[in-house]
Amino acid sequence: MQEFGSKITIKVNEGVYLKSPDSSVLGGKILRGGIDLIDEIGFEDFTFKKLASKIGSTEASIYRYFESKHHLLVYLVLWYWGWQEYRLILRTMNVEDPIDRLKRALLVVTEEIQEDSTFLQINEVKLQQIVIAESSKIYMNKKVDKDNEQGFFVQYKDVVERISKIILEVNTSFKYPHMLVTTVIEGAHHQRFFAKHLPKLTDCLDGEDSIVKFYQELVIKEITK
Amino acid sequence: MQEFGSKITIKVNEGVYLKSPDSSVLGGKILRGGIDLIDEIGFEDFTFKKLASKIGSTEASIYRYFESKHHLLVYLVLWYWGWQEYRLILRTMNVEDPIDRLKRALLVVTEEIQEDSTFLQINEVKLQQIVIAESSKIYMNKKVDKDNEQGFFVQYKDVVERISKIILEVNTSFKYPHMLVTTVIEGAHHQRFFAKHLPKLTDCLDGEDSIVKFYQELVIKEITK
DNA sequence: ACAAATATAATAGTAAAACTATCAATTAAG
DNA sequence: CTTAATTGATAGTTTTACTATTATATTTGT
Repeated sequence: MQEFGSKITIKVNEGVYLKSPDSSVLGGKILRGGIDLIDEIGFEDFTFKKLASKIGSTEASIYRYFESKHHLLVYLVLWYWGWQEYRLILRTMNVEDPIDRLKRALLVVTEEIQEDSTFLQINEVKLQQIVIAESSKIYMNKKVDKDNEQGFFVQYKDVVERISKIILEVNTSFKYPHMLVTTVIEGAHHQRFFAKHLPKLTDCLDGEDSIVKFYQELVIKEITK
Repeated sequence: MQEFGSKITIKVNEGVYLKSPDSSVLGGKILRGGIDLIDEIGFEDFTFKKLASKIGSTEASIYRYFESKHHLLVYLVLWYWGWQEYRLILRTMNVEDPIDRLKRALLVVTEEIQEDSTFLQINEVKLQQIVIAESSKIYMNKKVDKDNEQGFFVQYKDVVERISKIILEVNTSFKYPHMLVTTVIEGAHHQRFFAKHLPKLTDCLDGEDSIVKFYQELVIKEITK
């Protein structure tokens, strides 16, 4: 995807940020440093004070970009799903066979990100780690309905909708496409986390990527048999 | 299950609590009040100070039972999985046909809890809401490996192992039983949450319990076709 | 090139959260 | 009925999550 690298940017909804971190040097440092620090110490221990000292700025300056650390996390997760939709489009483009399209789409959302290259401010490998470990915190709370109204989850919904449509291409009468897609996406995240920390909750077979294989097979069986 | 109600207690590992909340009136108030309050205001806004004032006690007294609010949540979630294992045993008891056993087991972990009756201190309906909305917070953090060493997740692992074994009864050569079980359990929780707050991420069909149906069908297809 | 606008840094301060410590008053146990 | 354990009342500490103010850079328009 490097050929687009410098020309494409992923847009995140206004309302998530106070001032766009795309627009300045400090904004870029907040994103890069934020990703590094959240990945390193986890979201609970992460504070704007620590981030400020890491990037050589101040708490107050960071607060001009994001209302709270929650908003920064929302920004990062939204960016991730915006990026995933872009990958989804590229990787299913011109693929005619619906089953092939579906398998490719599932690969995009279940595979482990290996290289960080495409976008300047964002280390995609670390960002995926963050999404896996922290993203449920953006909606598993009492502010979810308010945040939803403000469009904080549209990118995620769009990805789910896009894959759901491919599922319906394969099986027009399948009743639970969204349920199946979110089961797969959230499931794949969980399995990657469990494989590292709670291996008894998963089945790690070495060599192949068993997570991708498992979910591809699961979906195909569910909708074609 | 009422017939056992007063005689059975669910045991939670030492190390989760400083003093067992089973052992005293205050302990009971902490559990009951804790469940009510976490369910009401969510885990992020929940504090021992608020709980103390709700149950007419003090912060310091609650800290004698639990090191932190994190430990109280761990206690509740562990209790829940201990209780689920107990339900699993009862509901699959004397059922000979493996597929029937499997379907019953899946029903236990995917159905919505409707009545609160069995255990004195615990409102199981509210507790399930808490497990759905908050339980990922007990392992999705940087302390997970330390907590795992201390046995904070054994009850959950036991439930997963028990259902995995039933899956292997149905299909001896199935390679991913744990992966499938955790996909179903976490998936069912997510779907119930999405149905309430982010309906575009699921498919709510009224009338029947589509979540139970969906996951039962998914598992049977996956391991028998 | 220079004024005006804007962005950032430095500093200070507040309210609440997440504990810890102390000691007196209850309550329970032998 | 004495002693030990439990709870309540109070107070204090550190950290987090902000907000406010002013000074100093840096950009931008002309």
